[in-house]
Amino acid sequence: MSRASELAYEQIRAMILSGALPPGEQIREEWLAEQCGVSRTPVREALRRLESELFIRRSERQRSFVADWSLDDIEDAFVLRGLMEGLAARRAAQRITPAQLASLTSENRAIGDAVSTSTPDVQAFLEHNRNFHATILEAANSPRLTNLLARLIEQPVVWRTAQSYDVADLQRSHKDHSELLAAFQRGDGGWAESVMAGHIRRAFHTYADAHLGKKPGGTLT
Amino acid sequence: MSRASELAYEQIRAMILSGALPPGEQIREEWLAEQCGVSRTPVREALRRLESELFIRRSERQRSFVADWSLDDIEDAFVLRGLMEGLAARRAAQRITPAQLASLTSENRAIGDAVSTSTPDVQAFLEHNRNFHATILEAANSPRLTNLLARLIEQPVVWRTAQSYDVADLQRSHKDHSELLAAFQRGDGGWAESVMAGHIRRAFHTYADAHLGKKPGGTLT
DNA sequence: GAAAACTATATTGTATACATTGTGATTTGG
DNA sequence: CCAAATCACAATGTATACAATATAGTTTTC
Repeated sequence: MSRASELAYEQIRAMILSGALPPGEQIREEWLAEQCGVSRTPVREALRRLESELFIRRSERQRSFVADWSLDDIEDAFVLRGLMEGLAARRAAQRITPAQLASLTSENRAIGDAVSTSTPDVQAFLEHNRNFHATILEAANSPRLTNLLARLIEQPVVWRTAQSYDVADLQRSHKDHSELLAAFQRGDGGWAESVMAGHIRRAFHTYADAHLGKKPGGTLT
Repeated sequence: MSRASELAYEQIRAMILSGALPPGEQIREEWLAEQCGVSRTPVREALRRLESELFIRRSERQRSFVADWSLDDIEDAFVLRGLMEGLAARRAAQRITPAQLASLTSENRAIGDAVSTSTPDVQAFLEHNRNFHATILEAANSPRLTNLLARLIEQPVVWRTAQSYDVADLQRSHKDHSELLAAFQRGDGGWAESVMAGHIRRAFHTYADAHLGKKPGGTLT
């Protein structure tokens, strides 16, 4: 993408993620164009992309709305993500290069540093967590898998999940990553897949608990 | 989508599927616009969509090319499709309605009719096969799954697979469908998932054999 | 003669004007 | 007063002109 359409994409996406554009809100191309300081052409391009990524939904009559997700929708997304990241982990265990393994180790150390205090650095956690998963995807070496996962891992709900993590969640996440590393070091695809599937499934329950207002400690032990 | 952009999408896609635009070929927006009888604006929209569906690839310098798939790429696509259709079958077994079950039964009977002669009706097979799988996806009731699968099941390679089926392949496919129906009738998600996974995996080997010029009978027994 | 820079051309990116279509309000007929 | 039709308005869809950028061919310089 080039300058204006990429800018429009980033800005609209940020508005949705930040909640400035609430779920269900109708959005007009011209208004977005003014907000982004570009014409409708690149805005339309950005909207189509966001629509394909399920950030935006269009009515039968071609009106655009910010997507609104039910808890069932959210569980669907997590189930699919678990399947695909599990597959990615299995493939990665069989193909990972020493350099990629070193990179994973380094990112996981940074994650450990970010969560080992009583006041964890959530921003740093998010950053290194993203790198960690991206490296696994790279090691899996499947362009199609990357393409499909990109439509799941950056969606609003998934993004907000990390915001509801508490210290115990973050540390548990770090432990999962360490176990994944062990599986990679041994080239054990089945192990890696199981750990990853559980990792994602736990993330769903963390999100669901946070959103139902109850947060039983037992779920995370 | 509206008139012109939908038209452009269909036509360009047809050109790729038919081979009129061979893999690796560079395509220019203006040329496509002339071919489709519309302006560049809807053509660009269609190109972005085809790019997201991996029919088209863009170079770092923004040139568009018809996608060229290696055998490894193709196997990736089949593996992912197997995973996702397997998940769809599992969910469908647990949620299918009597009306959907009746529809599946009817479609499968039509498939049986199409392949039970020595000169099978491949067009009818394709039509009812598509309906069969679409109904399963509908029964699975996961918009996200539908969304992601749509990016896999209509791609050039997958489409061409059916073209390489012989009578035995078609009849084997019919038997798989019958077994799926049995699993659905019993609400056995695990069974449905296994059958579907094998069904898709076999399709890959059929395609791979046809494209390597060798076609060992043992693969299909 | 080779390499680098520059110019001409081809292609894509963006803005804007216009066409089409959906939406809602108002009016008119019953 | 209700319903249906019609008109005005608002939003999206398309075409075209123009801008920015890449590509290739030529020239220039060492």
